[in-house]
Amino acid sequence: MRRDVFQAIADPTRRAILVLLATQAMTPNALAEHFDVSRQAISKHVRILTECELVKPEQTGREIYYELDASKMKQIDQWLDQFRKIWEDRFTQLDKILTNLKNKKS
Amino acid sequence: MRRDVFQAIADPTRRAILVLLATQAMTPNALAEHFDVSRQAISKHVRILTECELVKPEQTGREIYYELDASKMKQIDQWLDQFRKIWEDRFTQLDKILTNLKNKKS
DNA sequence: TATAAATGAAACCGAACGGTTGCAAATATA
DNA sequence: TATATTTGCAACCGTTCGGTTTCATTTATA
Repeated sequence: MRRDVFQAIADPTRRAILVLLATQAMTPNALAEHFDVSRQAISKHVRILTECELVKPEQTGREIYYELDASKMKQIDQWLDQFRKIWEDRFTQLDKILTNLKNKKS
Repeated sequence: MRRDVFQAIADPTRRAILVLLATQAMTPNALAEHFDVSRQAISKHVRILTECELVKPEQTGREIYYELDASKMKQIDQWLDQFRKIWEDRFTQLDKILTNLKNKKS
């Protein structure tokens, strides 16, 4: 167990599932049609996504529609925050170089 | 092999390494002091981070300083983009509910 | 009510993961 | 030059991962 969001999005199939669910809620069966692995394999992925609350089940009769809970993905966004400053600095650094180059030219 | 950024940040130790390198470049030895696993284990993590270009080696003598290449982390940020709209919509949706509630009250 | 459909859970399997220990290579230092 | 330091690599090991197949359960339908 011990599932977290970072581990959840590590798998490409799970990332694809999340993208699919971004447009509309879907049942495991409907999801499985988009992949060439078994329905049960998809079910296991969905289970992992549910465990870390990236996805929420909505039962209607015998069907279960899974819908995205994008808010949990903010956790990743927050983690990225501490690096965002750095890669923005890279831009300003590049900007500086370009400015220098320009000054040299003129 | 087949290493990508998402898999790289899935491991908590590797995420911690990235955070450490965000402040300053470090050697594997220096990095290892911050964890209670062997130097070789850290070396393996650093290798993975290097493979997907999240980190860049800078050799000086027999020491190798690894420095963060935060720009590669933009890849994660870009992937998050497609969900950012959704979790922002959640906010406006909540806003709508609150407005309705307010209107009912008055 | 008998049958079909949708789903989850369990058992199993090979591959990958994260860790260890041991060793070799390169560089600094006595 | 002999020795110590820094590092990476290889072999090995137990666990986890992603997949499969099989089966049980619940709900809809003929």
